[in-house]
Amino acid sequence: MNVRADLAQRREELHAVIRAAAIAEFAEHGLRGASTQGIADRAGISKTKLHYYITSKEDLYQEVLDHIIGLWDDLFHETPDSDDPEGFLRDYIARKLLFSLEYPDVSRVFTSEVMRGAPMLRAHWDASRTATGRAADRIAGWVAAGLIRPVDPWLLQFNIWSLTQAYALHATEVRFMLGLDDDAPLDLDHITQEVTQLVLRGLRP
Amino acid sequence: MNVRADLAQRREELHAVIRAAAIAEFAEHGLRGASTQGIADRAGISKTKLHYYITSKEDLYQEVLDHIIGLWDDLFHETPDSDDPEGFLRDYIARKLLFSLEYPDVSRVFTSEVMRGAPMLRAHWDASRTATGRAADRIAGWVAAGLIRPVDPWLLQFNIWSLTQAYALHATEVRFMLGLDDDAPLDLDHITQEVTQLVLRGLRP
Amino acid sequence: MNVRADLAQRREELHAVIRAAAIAEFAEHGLRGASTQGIADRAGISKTKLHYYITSKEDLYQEVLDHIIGLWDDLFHETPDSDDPEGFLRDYIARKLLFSLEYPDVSRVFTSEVMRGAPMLRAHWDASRTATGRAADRIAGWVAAGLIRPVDPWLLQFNIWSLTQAYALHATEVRFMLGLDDDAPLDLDHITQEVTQLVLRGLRP
Amino acid sequence: MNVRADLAQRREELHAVIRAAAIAEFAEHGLRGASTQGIADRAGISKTKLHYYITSKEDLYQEVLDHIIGLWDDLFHETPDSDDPEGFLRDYIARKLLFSLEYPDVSRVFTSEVMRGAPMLRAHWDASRTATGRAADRIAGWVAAGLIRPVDPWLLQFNIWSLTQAYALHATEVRFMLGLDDDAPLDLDHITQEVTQLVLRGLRP
DNA sequence: GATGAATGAGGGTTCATTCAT
DNA sequence: TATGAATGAACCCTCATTCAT
Repeated sequence: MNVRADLAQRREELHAVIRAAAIAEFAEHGLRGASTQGIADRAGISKTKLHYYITSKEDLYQEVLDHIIGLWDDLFHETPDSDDPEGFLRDYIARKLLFSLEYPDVSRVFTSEVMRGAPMLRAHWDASRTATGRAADRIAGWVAAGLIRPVDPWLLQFNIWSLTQAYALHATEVRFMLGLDDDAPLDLDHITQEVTQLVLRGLRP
Repeated sequence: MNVRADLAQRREELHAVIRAAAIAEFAEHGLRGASTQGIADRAGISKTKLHYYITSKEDLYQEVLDHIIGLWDDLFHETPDSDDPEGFLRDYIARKLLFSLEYPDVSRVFTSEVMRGAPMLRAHWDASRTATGRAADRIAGWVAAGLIRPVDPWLLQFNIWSLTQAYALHATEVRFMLGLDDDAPLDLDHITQEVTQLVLRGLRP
Repeated sequence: MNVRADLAQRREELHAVIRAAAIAEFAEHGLRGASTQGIADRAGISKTKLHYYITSKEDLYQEVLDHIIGLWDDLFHETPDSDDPEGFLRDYIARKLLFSLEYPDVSRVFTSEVMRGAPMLRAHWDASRTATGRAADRIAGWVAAGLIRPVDPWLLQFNIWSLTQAYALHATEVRFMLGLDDDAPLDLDHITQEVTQLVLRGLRP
Repeated sequence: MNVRADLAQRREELHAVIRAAAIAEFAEHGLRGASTQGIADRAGISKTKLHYYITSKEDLYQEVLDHIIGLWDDLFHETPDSDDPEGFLRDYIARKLLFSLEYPDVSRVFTSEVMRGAPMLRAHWDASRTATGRAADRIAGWVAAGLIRPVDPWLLQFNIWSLTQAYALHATEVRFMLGLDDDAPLDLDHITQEVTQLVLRGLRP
């Protein structure tokens, strides 16, 4: 009875493994530099088997991109509309950093795509712009209410993105500078504290 | 007499053209994704001719990396030792942003290399760490002198790097969100103002 | 009791479907260009299922070839020995053309095999040559009896074959030249009339 | 001075060799069944070298098709407008057969393309139809003048095409039936004689 | 009997690089 | 110095076929 279910689940699991492998490979080498052999190796399967489960490298890449967008949407869809900037920003920054340090390759794939002009991201960006616009309105509301000093609501968001993603993109550099091993974990709490303080104090009226 | 000089100069010029082409190609596709054909096309020469002037793709990439490090060294080597945090930071941020918006591909190549684990950057990083450590000491001095609030001097530097480079890495995204054309210039002064304010106010004692 | 019979019949039916699909695929692309996926699609079954019923692509091809030979044998085995050239030829040409227009793919597969040197047809050709020789004798008899003008009995047969099969092989071209749709039927009667006249008059003593 | 000319000539020669190899391979296996390895082998060069000279297998195929059309155009462009059916047809049939026996693979490639629906021939066929229409008019003129018996001018042309090309398409079969070796030459004069007689007598008023 | 999964060989093509002139 | 020709390795992907259930 659940033979079918088992099969479906297995397929799903393998697909997840492949996706993870693809994210790692794309994060390191970008779309063009990534090889299906490399993805297969990371997934622990043969190249032929990989191609049995995917349509093409580009399709897999697009799927990864969609998956990333989905992850980020999930992560911030439930954000409560708040008139408490401090609480909201603390939460937002903490989440972003947590995710960045947990899944740095996700940010890397995204940035890699943006750096080449984001040809496969445009479809998603219309929705992103709308969401970012709504957030900008909220920030403008805070400014109007005197809760934070006057800032450009769009640039503030870009700045927070950059502060939180940088520890994913440049993790290797950060580790090196701090004298850590290449696989040592970064101190999430400390980073969160420092970034949060910079932003919150930087916005004081 | 100056035939030799002319030749040398011409060679130098072509080399600069090739380097610029390489930076653009590497910025878009990374080391592995970049093609010598793509570099040749951007340089306006044949692939054969390109290979006459370079040793290999990897060598050219290493040279580009060295060049980038040199550029950044030049940019900040003359920074005066200062006990005026605000003045220093204003200048530092402005320079970083100016360079980022002027030569975004440089930051992209650098980040791309870091994202793949920076295997060809380690040689330079010992010196970078030393310089960053000296800067950290200066920042610590500011803290000790009560000129700025207590911060982690290393993370502060990472944060400033991220804020200033983000507009290079994610220029495409920023333009899209702001409704600008893909080749429209970003508003350097406005960005500088916003980033500077965030940092300076964020550091107030 | 007739469960077995049903199964056998079902198997036979499916086999006929597969054969028809194979003929269509081989007619379009030849042995090497044909894909088992294409055959499976035409048969409306999965590739795996197809391979469950056949031994290999080559074997299926050989079987198709045997089937074709069998069809033609059936078609002309009962031809009565006749001393009436006109009657005989009218009947022969009409049958050939009828079959060609009805099952053009059969002629195409055959010609395709001949064009590649007929490696899998040689086994049959000994018998064919014998039959063709007997027919040549009959034709020679007509010549000797003054019923038709002197002709090479072998070439006459080749010529008739070519005239009748051409409307199968080149149906697409004929349709295009006549301004017909790609799937419009050709005018069998008219073609039969024209070909028959050309041959009969061409043989008048 | 003629270094360039030599290079160009060499290139031209190699291209001719490649085209001949391609015609042979396509004649035997069709577009889909042909392999670039097979073409390279026939041309006596490596597969890599082949791909240095061609754009793609499909492009090479299209070029071969264009070449074939060009050959046939050349062959019959200078045909004089004549009110002497016999002279004209003798010449036409003789030329067609000469070409067919000399370059049978050309006819095979053409027929192979037609058999798969002629997707890459349609562009040429508009011109072909026009030419065939003009020839049909001429034939109709002969009929009107009482020089030949009433026939369908289009079908007459198809029939002549089939009679002349058949010895190219089915050369293997013909040789086998006649007891000739696979590489023995066919008796051009005899075939020409037989075909010509069949047609001329078949058209007598 | 039937089906999804798997695979080794080979498909066409591109690549960075070297050769030859 | 400069260029067309050449090449071996690698690329992404498809193929006919077999396995496992």
